[in-house]
Amino acid sequence: MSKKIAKKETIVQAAIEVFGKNSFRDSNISEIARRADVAEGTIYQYFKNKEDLFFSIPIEKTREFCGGLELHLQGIIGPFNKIRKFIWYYLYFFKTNPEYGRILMLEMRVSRSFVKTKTYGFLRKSTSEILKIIKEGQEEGFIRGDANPYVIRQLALGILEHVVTRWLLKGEKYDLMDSYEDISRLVIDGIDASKMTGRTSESSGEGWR
Amino acid sequence: MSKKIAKKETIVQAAIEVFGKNSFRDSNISEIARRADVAEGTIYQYFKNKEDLFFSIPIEKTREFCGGLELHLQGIIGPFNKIRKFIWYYLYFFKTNPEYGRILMLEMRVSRSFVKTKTYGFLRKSTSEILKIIKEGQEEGFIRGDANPYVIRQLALGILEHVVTRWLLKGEKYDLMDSYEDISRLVIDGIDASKMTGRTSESSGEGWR
Amino acid sequence: MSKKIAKKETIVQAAIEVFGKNSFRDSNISEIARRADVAEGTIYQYFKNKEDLFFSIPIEKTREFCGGLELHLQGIIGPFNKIRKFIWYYLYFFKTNPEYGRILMLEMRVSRSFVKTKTYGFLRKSTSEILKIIKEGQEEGFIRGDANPYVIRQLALGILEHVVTRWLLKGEKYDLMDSYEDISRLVIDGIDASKMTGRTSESSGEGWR
Amino acid sequence: MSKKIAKKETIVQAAIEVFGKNSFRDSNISEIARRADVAEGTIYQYFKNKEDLFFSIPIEKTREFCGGLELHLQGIIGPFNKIRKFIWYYLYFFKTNPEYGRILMLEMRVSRSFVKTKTYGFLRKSTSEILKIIKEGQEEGFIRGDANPYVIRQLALGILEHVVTRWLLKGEKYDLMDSYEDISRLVIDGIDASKMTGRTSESSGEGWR
DNA sequence: AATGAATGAGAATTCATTCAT
DNA sequence: AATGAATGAATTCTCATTCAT
Repeated sequence: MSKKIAKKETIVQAAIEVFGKNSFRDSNISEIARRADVAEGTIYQYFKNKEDLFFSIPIEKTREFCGGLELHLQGIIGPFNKIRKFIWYYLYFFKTNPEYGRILMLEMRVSRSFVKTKTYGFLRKSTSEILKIIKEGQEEGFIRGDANPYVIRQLALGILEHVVTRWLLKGEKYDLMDSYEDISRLVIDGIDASKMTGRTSESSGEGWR
Repeated sequence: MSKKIAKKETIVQAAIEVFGKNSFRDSNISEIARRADVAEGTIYQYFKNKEDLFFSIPIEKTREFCGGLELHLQGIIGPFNKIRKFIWYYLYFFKTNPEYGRILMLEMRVSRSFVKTKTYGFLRKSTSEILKIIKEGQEEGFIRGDANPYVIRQLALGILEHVVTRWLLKGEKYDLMDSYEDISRLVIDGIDASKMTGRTSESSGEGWR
Repeated sequence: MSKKIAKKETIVQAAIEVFGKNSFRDSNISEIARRADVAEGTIYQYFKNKEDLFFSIPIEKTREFCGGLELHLQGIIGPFNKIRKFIWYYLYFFKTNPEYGRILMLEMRVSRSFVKTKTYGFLRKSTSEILKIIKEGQEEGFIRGDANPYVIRQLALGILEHVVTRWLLKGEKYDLMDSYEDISRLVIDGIDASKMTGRTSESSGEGWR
Repeated sequence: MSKKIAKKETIVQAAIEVFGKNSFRDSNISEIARRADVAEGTIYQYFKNKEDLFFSIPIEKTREFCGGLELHLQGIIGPFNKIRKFIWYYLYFFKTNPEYGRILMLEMRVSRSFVKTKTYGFLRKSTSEILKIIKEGQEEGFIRGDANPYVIRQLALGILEHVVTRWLLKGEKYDLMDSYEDISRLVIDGIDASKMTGRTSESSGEGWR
């Protein structure tokens, strides 16, 4: 039973490597099979077709992401520290999984068919952790309560997606972690209840839209 | 003669529509031919192959871009006004040419083979107008003279590419022109000779690049 | 009128160059048109189609061959000298027209459709000169009268075709004229009435078959 | 396993039939597939492309040739008998494989690209049997030792290629085996140690080579 | 469950030939 | 008579998917 799951994971891992290197169309099942060290037909035992395999990648990886995040958040106290950790972990995850980054950011998010899949909804839900942190922060009075927590999440994730996408488009030539400090400051400045006065739209990073 | 040029443009226009909708590989010559209302073979009278047609899109569109820009800059006095106009026109151009935007920003800029083509060099040269404006501004003392004009151009174009790419990735759901004011302020604040004191690299958002 | 003939000849000349370089299928009308400095459509004013142009090459060249041969035979007395001259001229003609050689020997003679054309018959008739020489020689008693003059012609032409074909297949790396002496001796020994006694099949060149 | 080999052979056999009828360019994969009773795609499971299939014909056939030769040479004693048998078998092989003859003699030997292939080298090596016979004959004193065995092989094979090519160009209208006696005599006379005196290069037909 | 041989639809490209100018 | 743009049939090759073993 666990053997079956292991084989499925092997195939997905091979798929990540191959789809991360080329576009969906330029990737082929035969190479994935070769890398996974299974026969081509075997892939069709586990996945309905090429697209099914492709869209199952985020499901596997999101599981991995959530698992790692939980571990990294353990023992951390205070919403700002948690948010910093979240940002750090997000960047770290894509730094160490650039193929998946390319698949998710450059392929799926542009593809029209992706938005229609269940995977898309699943992905949204997977970021509930940060929502929980924000809500707690608001309850404890650290995070400004006049902002919709969903909008805050969107802001934070928007910036992160942005930075990762840019890094990938630029060929991963610089260190993705370099952005960590700037993003953290930007996000926390934007939600810190104690800094609520005197802010103008100018410094809010709107230009980055 | 002009008929031939007209037909070539028809084909390129059809190619923009098709390549803008799908990726290079997913687009097919037969659909381009159908849209251009010519036989498949006709395309090969004007273009060496599929890639040649693909890479000739920026050449045609850049010509269009430069022509329009020239018209829009006429009668405008002062480097800052000119730069504002340039930014406005850049956004306007991609707002009205989103398919081309997708081709240029999401396909070509990611493709390794594109960097090797002549088209890539041609594209770089096409932005000489803004360079001229910057140099004039520096000579007249409006733009800070301690900065390399090429770096300034790169900064401005970097932000613009950024914003357009983001807009496209987000599915063109908001108005691209909304960013106009923010970008203009950001760019002009960064190069205004009269604001030279007190700025630090931290607040200039360099961390994003 | 003569202008029209001149243009037709120009096209045929270009066709020889092109068909001589590549096979029938690998040669294309557009290159022939380019070489002849006419439009592609023009070729179809003079020839029904590609095959028609191809098969008209021997007609033109045979005319040239016959004209040259006549000139070279003038003033020569005696059947052996005439035959020697014929052999010399045959070799000389293909040495100076290797593209045509390739067309005739390596393309047409192998093609099944060629045998059915009128050109094939025309070619056979074009060698009537040598037949005339043989018959005269027999009447004058120089050439052995017990042999069928048609067979003699076939023998001589067979050897010549053979030698030229071999030379072409070997890439024209040696001088075709080197064979002249050997062929002449072989042919004339074979038909000389004064050498009729003591011949055996062994020395008659059967081995060359 | 043996099934796979069988199918490959079926395809090669179909390829021989088709390539033997038309030139490389005029032959098409679809006809080969039809004759082999497989789908077009299947051919590409066994061969990289059309050219690969084409050039693999001599490899298969040479194997067949060598196998048959070995069988026919068994039990024969003395170099002259062996050489006679080799000549007989060579003619017999092409008599019974005229399509292959046309492919090898009329297509490949003329093609420049063929000389560069590995197949060409393989073909050369496949005639090592006759070389062995010659060397043995020289050691035993039957074959004149003053001649380079490689040159002797080249002479023999040159004549054989010659005769087969001629037969094919003439449309296989006579029996190829008719040449057997003449060639045997010619070759053996040329290398017989006991006939070493009195021979001149003139009578050896060297002029033809 | 696993295999991998077989399939065949699909796509790019070439080029002889036509025909309106 | 000459042109050359337009055509579209034909051909090679790829690869996701199936299915008998």
